[in-house]
Amino acid sequence: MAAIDRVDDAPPLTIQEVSRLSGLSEPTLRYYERIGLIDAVDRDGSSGHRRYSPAAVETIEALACLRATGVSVRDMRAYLRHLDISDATRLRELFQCNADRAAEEIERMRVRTRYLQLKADLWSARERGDTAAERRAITEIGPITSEMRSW
Amino acid sequence: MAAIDRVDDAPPLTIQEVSRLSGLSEPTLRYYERIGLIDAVDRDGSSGHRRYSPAAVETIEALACLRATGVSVRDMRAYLRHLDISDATRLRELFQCNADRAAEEIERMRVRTRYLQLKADLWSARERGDTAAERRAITEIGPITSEMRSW
DNA sequence: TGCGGAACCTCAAGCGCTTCAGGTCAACCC
DNA sequence: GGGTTGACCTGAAGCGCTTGAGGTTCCGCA
Repeated sequence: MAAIDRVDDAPPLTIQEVSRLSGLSEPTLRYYERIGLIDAVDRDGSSGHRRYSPAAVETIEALACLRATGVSVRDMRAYLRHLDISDATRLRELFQCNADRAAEEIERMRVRTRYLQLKADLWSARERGDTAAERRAITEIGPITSEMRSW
Repeated sequence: MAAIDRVDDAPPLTIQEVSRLSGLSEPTLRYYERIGLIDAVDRDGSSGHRRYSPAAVETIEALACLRATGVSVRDMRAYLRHLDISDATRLRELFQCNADRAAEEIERMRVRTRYLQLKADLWSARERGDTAAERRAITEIGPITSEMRSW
């Protein structure tokens, strides 16, 4: 297949290139290698610098997507393990469970953002000496803090 | 004032009570004290256990709101400092800047959640052997991963 | 061919917590 | 009065990175 040939023929990439491609920082890439989340990366013979094979890059990009969505390192390990044995049920559960978690987090973030905006408004009102706006902000903040408290 | 009297008369609270009230874990409360974010808490004479004064609780609840919104410890320190000198401009800037950051984060979270949901759908389709649904999920994931990559 | 700057390396420490181990203290039960 | 339970204590280690120090290697250009 043409697509596979292209991957096989592609040259190995430097850590900087993989970092830009995946969105993971260079220290993070070294860290993932150190903790064994990804296999030891090939090195350039003379310099000892890392050279990432196309296959390694592919794995890293998948992990980067997971990390960006707040998946834990433990779950990333589980992902790689179940990928190997192609365990569809486990993988579905893993993604569904993380999708649900992320959805809840968005709800919480929305309330938090509203809180911060009202606090900004409050101090803006105080700055301008606008006591009416100040009072309005204060009455709106109350129910939000109690909502945040119940998490 | 009645409200102030009520606060002054209120009994000191245990670490468990403050934890439940603020949403901060007990280790976090001890940690904040250790790093000097909050002042050393009063202790019970005989047991040496922490007893939080109403004033301390009030500060902690404010910090808990900030933390829940993703404000850094550094900014929490700035908040307390500027509160002391009542620096409205600095406080407005601090909250506005964090509100903007939080709003951006929500946008990113939305894309991430979509990604995870599609991955769950993908493996669900594979589980059922539904190759049509599988292909649909794959084509939808492509643009999302490239969107995530640009962060 | 030598030079300056960018890219890379490792190792160690820091951050903001959480978790764990090992022990004290107060209150209730039989 | 001994035993259990639960809340609390301290100190140390772990997690998932980031930051920084100090040193090597690569690369384009004069």
